[in-house]
Amino acid sequence: MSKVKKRTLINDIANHLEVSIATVSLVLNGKAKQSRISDAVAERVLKYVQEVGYKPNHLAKSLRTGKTHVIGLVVEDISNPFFATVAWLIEKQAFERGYRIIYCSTDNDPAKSKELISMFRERHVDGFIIVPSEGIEEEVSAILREQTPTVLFDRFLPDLVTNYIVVDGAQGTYEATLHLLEQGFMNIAFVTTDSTQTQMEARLNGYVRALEERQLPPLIKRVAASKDSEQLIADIHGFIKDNSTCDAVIFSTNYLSIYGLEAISRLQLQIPQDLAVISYDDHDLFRLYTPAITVIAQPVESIAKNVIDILLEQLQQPSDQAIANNHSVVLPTTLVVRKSSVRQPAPAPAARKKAAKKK
Amino acid sequence: MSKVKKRTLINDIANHLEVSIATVSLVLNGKAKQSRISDAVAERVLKYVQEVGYKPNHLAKSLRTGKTHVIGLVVEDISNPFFATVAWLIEKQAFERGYRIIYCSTDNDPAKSKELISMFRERHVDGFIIVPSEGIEEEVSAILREQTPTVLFDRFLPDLVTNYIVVDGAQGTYEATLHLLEQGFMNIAFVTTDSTQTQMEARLNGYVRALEERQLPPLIKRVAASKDSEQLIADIHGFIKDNSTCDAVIFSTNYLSIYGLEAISRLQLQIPQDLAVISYDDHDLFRLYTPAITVIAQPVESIAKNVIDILLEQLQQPSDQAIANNHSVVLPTTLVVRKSSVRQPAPAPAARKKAAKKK
DNA sequence: CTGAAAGCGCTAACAT
DNA sequence: ATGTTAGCGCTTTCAG
Repeated sequence: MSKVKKRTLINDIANHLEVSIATVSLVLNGKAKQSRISDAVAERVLKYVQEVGYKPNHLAKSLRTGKTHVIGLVVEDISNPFFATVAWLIEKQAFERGYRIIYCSTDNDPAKSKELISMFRERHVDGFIIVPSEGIEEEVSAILREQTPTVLFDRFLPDLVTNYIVVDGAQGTYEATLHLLEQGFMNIAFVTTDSTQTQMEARLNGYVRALEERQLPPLIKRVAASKDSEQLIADIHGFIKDNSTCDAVIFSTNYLSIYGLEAISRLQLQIPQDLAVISYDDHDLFRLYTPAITVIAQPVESIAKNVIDILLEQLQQPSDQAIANNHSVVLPTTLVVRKSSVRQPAPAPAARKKAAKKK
Repeated sequence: MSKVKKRTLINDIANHLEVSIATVSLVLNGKAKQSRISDAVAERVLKYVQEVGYKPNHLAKSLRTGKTHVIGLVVEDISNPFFATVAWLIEKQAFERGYRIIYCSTDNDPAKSKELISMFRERHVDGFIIVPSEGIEEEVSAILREQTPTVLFDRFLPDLVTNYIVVDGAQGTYEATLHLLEQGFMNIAFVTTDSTQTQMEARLNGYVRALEERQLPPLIKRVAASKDSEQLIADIHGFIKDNSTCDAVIFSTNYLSIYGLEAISRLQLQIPQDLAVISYDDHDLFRLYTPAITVIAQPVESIAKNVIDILLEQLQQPSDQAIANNHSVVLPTTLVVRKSSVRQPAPAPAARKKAAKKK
């Protein structure tokens, strides 16, 4: 009795096969050819390894090689479908190329971000993929200084020279605003958060630019980036109620839109008759909603592919050869026009409903 | 130049302080007292360690001690708010007690579950928390045989003696059904998936039992556990349309309810006037929806607490002392009554709206 | 009270 | 062509 759980070791393999442990290691690491190990031996090793289901001990291997084949993924909120999707795509591709992903959410909290980066460092991740919150320049500099390959996405840190993949949010909101204007909506509001991060500012700027070109005044609501959904709904509710001339609204991110839809519903406003709606970032719900919501869609597949390609490229690079060239990629958005932003064909044929609109 | 990234090692500490490396190690592991190391030395060590920000190499430590302080969490779908919440709570508590969580989603796919379990095993996790999909009895047996502490939750594997935390879903749906009957809804349908897992069967059984007691016939729709949301919506849409006498419906899980709400909305049915709705499992959306949706809420905090407490208890146990006693915990649900399941007070005072009801 | 030394399981340079 | 061996960084007896 006692512990019966003895794992098979490389030693056991070597002993059983009466070859040296180095031979086994070499074969297992695909270096049989270059070490001129006979095919016969190589085959015997492989066969026996297969037979007993031997798996090398990752810990020992990593300790020896200094490589863990693990990538740390630090996102804002893994339960947000945008991040969940990108993370899933990244994980899938990384897996195929022999890398594992461990992820964590920062909730956009700098302290938590720092803690997570430091935790991943302690765990010796080979590389980082980070959706940076504000104020973590120092930590990111530190990992860069250590030559750990790192890619940022969704936003970047303007003060730092790094790889990053972002989306041209300004262009996205610009197009969306033009689309609304073309549909005849003249009082377009923009609801965003109080964050000053690059991606949020860009989205706001695109909207402002479109209006400025037409010499129309912007109408901007910044809500606090709170976790309290009722509070957010109330905020948006108040804003819409106070601006009864407003006939269209663009939300700068998916969860704001969801709360916005709830606020609009509580105000008993009809979309798009009373208020047109466009959301930045797509979501299952926006497709399913009645009416379907027009969105500025981000190219999630492309984001994921770029992120992982760039990271793996640098991971494969011999570590002594400094990583001089940083990639910065800006991807385009796509305006997906659905019912929520399209003018209705005049008084609806089946005239019905409609109650308390603005007073 | 060249690699300047040298990390501080325990060696460096010992050298600098002119003490032995063992002393440093002992102090760092809180064994100063029991090894009768002078407080003076202990303090010097701690101070210097702090100063240079020394962090022991986890890999080396784990290789030596055989403990990684990592727990593998295998859930069905981390982007489902139920699992996301429980995972988050578990992570938080584990963190405080020095354990890290790595998680992965199985999508309820046995092959993927097996792969993940095996991956976690290779990574030498100290313990497992698993939401088991069907058909993974063998893999779970294997980790149990290796004496790796394991806790299942949400459902269990009837053929296996393990720790598990589940919820009394049968009681939950039973109460929900009675509530609907009391409200005067007489034709209550139950929409569930085609899964035969313990938790889904229990939820169905509670509903059936309640109706049987009143000698009412059950009306059950099983939809395929597909990923295609349009397909699911269409399925539910068809079911409701074909059963026009049905005046209430219980959905067996949160995402079914979401698709169900979409189907109901497309059918232009009013909740609860035309159709009352109850969802198993709460969700932000159900609170926010108009009307708010009645739910059978699961005690997420309690689930998380039980899971982690039991796991940590076994993790702390000296490994040679076999883990004889398995815990099985069954927690109660709570019926949270909201507008969607409450009879309206006769013709609504503010009479308005309402269009095409069933034809 | 402290230090020397033996590994944990594996890789890879160096012998043979 | 294959075997020997020195570590990777840490913990932990066991002798001083």
